[in-house]
Amino acid sequence: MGSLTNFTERTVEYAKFLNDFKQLLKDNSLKFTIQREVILEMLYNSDEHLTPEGLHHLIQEKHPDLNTGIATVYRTLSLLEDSEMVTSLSFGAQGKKYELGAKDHHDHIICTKCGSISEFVDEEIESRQKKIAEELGFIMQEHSMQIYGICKACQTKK
Amino acid sequence: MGSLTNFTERTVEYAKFLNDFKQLLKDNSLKFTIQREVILEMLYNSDEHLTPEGLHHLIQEKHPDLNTGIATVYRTLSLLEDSEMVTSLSFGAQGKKYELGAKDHHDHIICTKCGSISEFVDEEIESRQKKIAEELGFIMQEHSMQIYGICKACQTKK
DNA sequence: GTCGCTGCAAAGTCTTTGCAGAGAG
DNA sequence: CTCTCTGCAAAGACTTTGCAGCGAC
Repeated sequence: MGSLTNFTERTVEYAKFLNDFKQLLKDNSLKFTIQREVILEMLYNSDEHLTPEGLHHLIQEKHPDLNTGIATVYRTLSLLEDSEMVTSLSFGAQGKKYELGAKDHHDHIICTKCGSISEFVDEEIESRQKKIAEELGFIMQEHSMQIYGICKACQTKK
Repeated sequence: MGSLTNFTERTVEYAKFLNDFKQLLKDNSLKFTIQREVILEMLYNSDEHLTPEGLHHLIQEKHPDLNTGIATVYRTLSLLEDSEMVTSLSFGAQGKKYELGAKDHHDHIICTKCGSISEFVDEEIESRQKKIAEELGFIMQEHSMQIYGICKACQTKK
C-alpha cells in the first residue's frame, strides 16, 4: 500500500512541475514542445545530478525517435535555470550539473572518489548563514555549502 | 609603527610561501623559474581571487619583460593546486578563480551584482560540518560554503 | 651538459549562436 | 499563418598539449 501512495505523490508532484513549466512558457509567449517536456521529465525522474551531456545521452536513449540535439538541451536548461526551475551546481570539475529546483532547500556532500553527490539539510547551519550575511551587511539571496569526502561505499571498496 | 609591523609580518609570511614552494619543487626535481616565482608573488600580493586570465594580465603588466604565456600560468596553477598551495573556486560563472591556500580556512560570500568575493569564518558552522559528514558515514576531507547576496556597496549604488 | 620549462600555436572541451526548415498556437 | 523551436554545424570561450629552443641546476 505504501507503494501506491508513493506513486500518487510522485505523480502529483510531477504534474505540478509540468504545470508551472507550461505557465512559465505561456507567460513568455514560448512554446510547449516535446523536447522541452522530455527534458523536464528526465530531470524529474533522475535521482542524480545531471550534466547537460548526461541528460542528452539519457534522452537519446529513452527517446531515440526525437533525435534531440545537445543545443536544445543547453537552451532548455538555461531557460529553466533563468526561471529558477532548476539549479546548476559547479563543483571543481569542468562543466555544470543540474538538478530540479523547487525541491526543499538542501546542501551537498560530494564523494571525491566516485563523484557521487548526496544531499542534506541542517537547520543550525541555515540559521547561522542568515546571521553571517547580516553581520557583513549583505542582503542574502542564496547560499550553498558543500562537504567533500569519501563516501561509505568507496571506503569499503578499499 | 603599525605599518612597519605589518610590513614585517607580510614579508615573513611571503618568505614562508616561497620556501614551501622551493621545497616542493626540489622534492619533485622541478625547477625554480622566474615565471613560477612571479606567479606565486602575484597570487600573494593580490587580495582578490584571480582568474588565470586575470593573473596573466597582471603579470604582463608588472613584468612585461618576461612575456609570460598563458599556458605557463595554467601549468603553474595546476602545479600549485595539485600540491595544495592554492585553492580553486568555481562559483557558477565560467572558469575558475584561484587563491593562495595555507591561509587560514575561510568561506566565501559573493556579491551577485559586482561579483566581488569576501571571506569569513564561523566556528559554529565549521563544527556542524564535521558532525554532518560523520553522521552520513563520510570521511570528511574538505568543505566549502558560499553565501550569495548583494554587498553593501551595491546596495547604496541603487 | 642534462633535463625540465617556456612560449607559441594547434588541438581539445564545453557551451553558444546563426540559419533554414519544422511545428506549436 | 505567424513566430518560436529545433537540429546542424560553425563559432566561441576556456584550458590543455606538442614541440623546438631556452635556461636552471
